[in-house]
Amino acid sequence: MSTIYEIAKQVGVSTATVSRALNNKGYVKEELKHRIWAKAEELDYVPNALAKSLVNKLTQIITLIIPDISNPFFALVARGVEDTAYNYGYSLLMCNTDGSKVKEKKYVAVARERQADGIIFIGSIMSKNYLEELAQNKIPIVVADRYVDGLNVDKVLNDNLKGAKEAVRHLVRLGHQAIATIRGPQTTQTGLDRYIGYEKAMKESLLEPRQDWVREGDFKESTGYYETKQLLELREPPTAIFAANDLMAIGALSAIEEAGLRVPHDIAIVGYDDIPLASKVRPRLTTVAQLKYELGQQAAETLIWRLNNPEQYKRPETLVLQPRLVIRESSLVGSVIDEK
Amino acid sequence: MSTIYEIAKQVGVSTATVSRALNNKGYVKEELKHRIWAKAEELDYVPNALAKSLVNKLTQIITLIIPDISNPFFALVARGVEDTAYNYGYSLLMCNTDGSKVKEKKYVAVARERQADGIIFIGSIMSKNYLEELAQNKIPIVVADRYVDGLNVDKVLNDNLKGAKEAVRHLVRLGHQAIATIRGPQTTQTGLDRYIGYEKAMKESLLEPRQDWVREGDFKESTGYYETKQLLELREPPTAIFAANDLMAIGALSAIEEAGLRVPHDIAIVGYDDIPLASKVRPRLTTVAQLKYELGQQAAETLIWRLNNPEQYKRPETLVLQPRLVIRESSLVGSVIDEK
DNA sequence: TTGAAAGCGGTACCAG
DNA sequence: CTGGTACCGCTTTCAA
Repeated sequence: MSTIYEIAKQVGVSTATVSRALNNKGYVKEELKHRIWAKAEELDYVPNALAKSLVNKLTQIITLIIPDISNPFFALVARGVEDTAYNYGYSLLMCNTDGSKVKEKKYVAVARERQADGIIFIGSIMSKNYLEELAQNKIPIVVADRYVDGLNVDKVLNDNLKGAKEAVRHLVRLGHQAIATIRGPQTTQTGLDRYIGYEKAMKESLLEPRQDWVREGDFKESTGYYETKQLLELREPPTAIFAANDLMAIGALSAIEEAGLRVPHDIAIVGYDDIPLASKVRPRLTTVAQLKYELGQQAAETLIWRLNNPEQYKRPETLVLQPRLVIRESSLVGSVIDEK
Repeated sequence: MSTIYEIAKQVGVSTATVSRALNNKGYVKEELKHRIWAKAEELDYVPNALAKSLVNKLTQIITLIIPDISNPFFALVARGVEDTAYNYGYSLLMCNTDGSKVKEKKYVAVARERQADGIIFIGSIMSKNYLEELAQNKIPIVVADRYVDGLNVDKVLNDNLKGAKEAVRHLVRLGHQAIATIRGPQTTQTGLDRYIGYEKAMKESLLEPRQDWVREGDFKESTGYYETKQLLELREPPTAIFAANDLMAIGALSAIEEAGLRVPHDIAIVGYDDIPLASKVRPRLTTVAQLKYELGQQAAETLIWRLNNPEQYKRPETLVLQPRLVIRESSLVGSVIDEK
């Protein structure tokens, strides 16, 4: 592995000059510059980023901490982050936590040891204090896709409340009044927001959500199936169901089919997330699409911007991405509408 | 950011002693050790991995170069790599190339500049010379999921030939004789191997594959659909189709359904890959499952092993993972068999 | 324009 | 057991 020193020796100049020539920085006589470049080429010189970083205090490394890259949602986010990072000359350190706080903390430590310039964090440690302390004193961080009340840290979010509202309004526009929901765990911010969105949309349409139309889910397909069965057995079953995610919506589809009813003729279904499967099932699922790639992209942009503007930190950035309703067959009789 | 020097000063010892204490290496009086540890804690000392690496010549970084993390196949591979890396104390640098040779080369350069200890490579630059030169003189590399004839580099592969054979043999066992295939592009090793597997299995069963039962595909669903239509219009349509991947198999499913025929009663279908969708479509798809997570895991294990045994490089490792036939409804009338 | 030299944060060898 | 010090590869004053 040849070094700047080796080049200096062979060309007969100092390392200082070689450094300047190689980085095209400061004064070096044109002719000498070319000789240095040629020698670097000849020796297959590869600059040592570690040594550079040690003096610059900058590694151009971003650490991405996510629950699980094999989840398509995070994979797309990651792709958005990486593409953006790459465009700005940053490299990405990937960390999968499975939502374990222990691993999250370990990876934060790794990021700090490796002198990463910053962290993009999608985690479960959502203590306001921990995150603010990190951002202010340890390492720049942008929180993505996770809402924490009053959190004073750069963040990029999806507007789940808005998305849920859109979904329900869509059903209302189709004439539905008896709209049930299979909500997510109310211990998660996502579950909570989507439920509040449902409630608000109902109220604004002067529809009182009946208690037995609000079912407790856990984001799993089997639960969507089971809860829908329950809904169908009610004396007054709903004519539409808003499920807090696509998997539960797909479970609902099976339950309805099994009961000999038809979607959307007898019951309309709307999901959330727009996972790949949503456009594959029959009937195709109407759902709320999140900007996943863009989430990653914006998180990276925000972080990199922050790295160049650390001084303005008093006012952290908050970016809220708007979801998009994708109308397909599960809510619309007849024609297939799919903007995808 | 406190340093070893800061600790040394405050405790009143030399940096050498602090270093030894912190790494629990060499002799340091117990009591002193504890004082040093306490001070490190107090100062929120974080070791600088860059400085360490600069002297050790080891970064404990693995660079993963893949086409696209948002493709579920690679996402699982990546997860396997990361988990293993993590267990051994390595960090993962993630690089998405989209199969672009230019990006592949750029990322190899990045890996070298950042002094990554090694590379796990799933790429399209498959020149034997390039890879061997890299592995021998520049940076340890293990090639994953890509076959190159006679390549003298550590590698981990999926046995596509074997998988395709299994698929066809399975159809033969069910009594099929008229077995068509929609193969992948014969310019890709994967497409080639799976086709050869088909051919071999046919020949070993003394079935001559008729030329019009061999269709040219490109791994896309729409192509599977289209080519199946063609197959159905033959004077002697096949009674079974082996598609070189699941997407094409799913396209085939639609075409058959549309033609008013039933799977598997009229025509049996077998795919390849076992993508998540395979178990969701109706009828559920019989397919050949690849060990994706394990592929990543083994690639990482191999690389890390190699880093500790560079001297034995004359004989590179080759690991071939065995695919597994997952029998579902699309090939089996009646009972639902799904080992998943 | 160029070079000498001081560091960046640690490690490790050699003395003591 | 502990300290002095050279060095890892590169950047950046400061002088010349």
